[in-house]
Amino acid sequence: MNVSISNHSDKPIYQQLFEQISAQILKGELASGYCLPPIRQAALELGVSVITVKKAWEELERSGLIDTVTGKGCFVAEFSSDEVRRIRDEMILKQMEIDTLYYKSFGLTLDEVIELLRKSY
Amino acid sequence: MNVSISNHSDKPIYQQLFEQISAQILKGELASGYCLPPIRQAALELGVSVITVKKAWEELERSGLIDTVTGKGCFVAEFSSDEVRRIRDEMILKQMEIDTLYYKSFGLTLDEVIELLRKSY
Amino acid sequence: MNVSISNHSDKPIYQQLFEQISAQILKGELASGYCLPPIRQAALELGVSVITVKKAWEELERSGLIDTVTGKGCFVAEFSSDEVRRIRDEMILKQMEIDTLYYKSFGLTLDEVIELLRKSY
Amino acid sequence: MNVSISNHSDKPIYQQLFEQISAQILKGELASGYCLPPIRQAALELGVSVITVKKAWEELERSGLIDTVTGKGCFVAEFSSDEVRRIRDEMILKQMEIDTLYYKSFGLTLDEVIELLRKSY
DNA sequence: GTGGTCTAGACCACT
DNA sequence: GTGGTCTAGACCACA
Repeated sequence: MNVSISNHSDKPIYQQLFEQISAQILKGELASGYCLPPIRQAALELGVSVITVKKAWEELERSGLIDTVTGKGCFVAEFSSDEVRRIRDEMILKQMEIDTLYYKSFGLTLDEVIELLRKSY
Repeated sequence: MNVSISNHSDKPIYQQLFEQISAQILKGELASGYCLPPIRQAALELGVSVITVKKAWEELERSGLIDTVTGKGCFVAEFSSDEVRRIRDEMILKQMEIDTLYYKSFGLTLDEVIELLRKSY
Repeated sequence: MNVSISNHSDKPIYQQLFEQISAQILKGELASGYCLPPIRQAALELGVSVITVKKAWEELERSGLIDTVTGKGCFVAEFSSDEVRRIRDEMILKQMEIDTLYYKSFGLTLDEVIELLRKSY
Repeated sequence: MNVSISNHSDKPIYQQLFEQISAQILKGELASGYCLPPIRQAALELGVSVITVKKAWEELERSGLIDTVTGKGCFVAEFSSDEVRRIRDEMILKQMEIDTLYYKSFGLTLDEVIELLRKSY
């Protein structure tokens, strides 16, 4: 598990944690069964509050990406590669809907968006 | 000027106002020299506080989109179509950087992002 | 009489008028006895409100730079070259006191201020 | 942090706060990482409204002098001594441009201004 | 009438 | 407890 947080981002820290870890799980970097570090240890290592880590872990659980076993720890859930792709695409498309709404509000055409994307990707 | 705000959006009201009006200016729907409604009137019509409107107008001024003249009103600034494009692209690229970071975190390539965009735009 | 006003300045318009005209009088560009244009005409030419011009003319009168003769007009006052110099230096020093306070608040020495002045003058 | 505000100044309170604190930061009196008092506490101590303090803090953030972290506090930003000088000179030159315009309007030469400065600094 | 500033108090998200 | 946002109402300078 390897995450980096930024105080300058407009995103809250717990969401940064959630996004980075869920991405790692969906990319296969964190395999099924992998045990996340205890929240207290993670909080210490990241220099954030225990509550903040807790909130991120809860979101992961709610998304079905990890299973929390009281007294034992939090483990990356088991899913097929089909499931992985489905969850991943769902998360990406959800965000992309918001993004395209923003681009469209400026009157941008698809081609203009793609042109700008090529520059900044 | 035609804006709609939502109290349930995750975005603050003043930012919704800012985004919608700046988009209208940059699309040319609000021409140079156009006088925005007085902040008190706008507040009344939108059902929000004067200070909320003020904050949105301030952001517009800071972005160089309007000129605020005490005792007279707030007017859409004068700029060439080149400037319009520059300002517009600047605002969009700023957001796009954040968006692409998100896509990259899932390991998506530029081509994959473009393919998804084509489907959902 | 030749003045230019800016809506973007932080200074109110009436003060811009006052400063520019008083400077012209003290530089001798507007000679003693010169008749300022009627406020309505000045307002029209400058594209500002009559009230605004009135306020500027009042400030000039208060500073002893013009004499207002009801029904006739406003005339640049008579004064010796000694008086001119005294009034001018008074106005300049008054402003300079404020300026130096600002520079000093940043811990600048006299030499540093002079160095920056040389660059920007 | 040690500031004094005046209700009778021509400058708005939030700007007085901004100027004094930014000067202290740029003089090194407030070191990098220093945590400014919470806006509510500062408001109480200074006898002004929370929103007034907020506005001053916002300007500091916009100038890159502090980092605001939701839920944690506002901290003096990290910068090298070179950066300090650059930001400081930038702020001062901005004001100096206005000052010199005033001096020039009276026909003063650079040497005359410097001479007056030497006397009154 | 217009914008500029300010107050006092409130609710929410984040840590 | 911290900052982020918002309200409702007020006074002032400016045009």
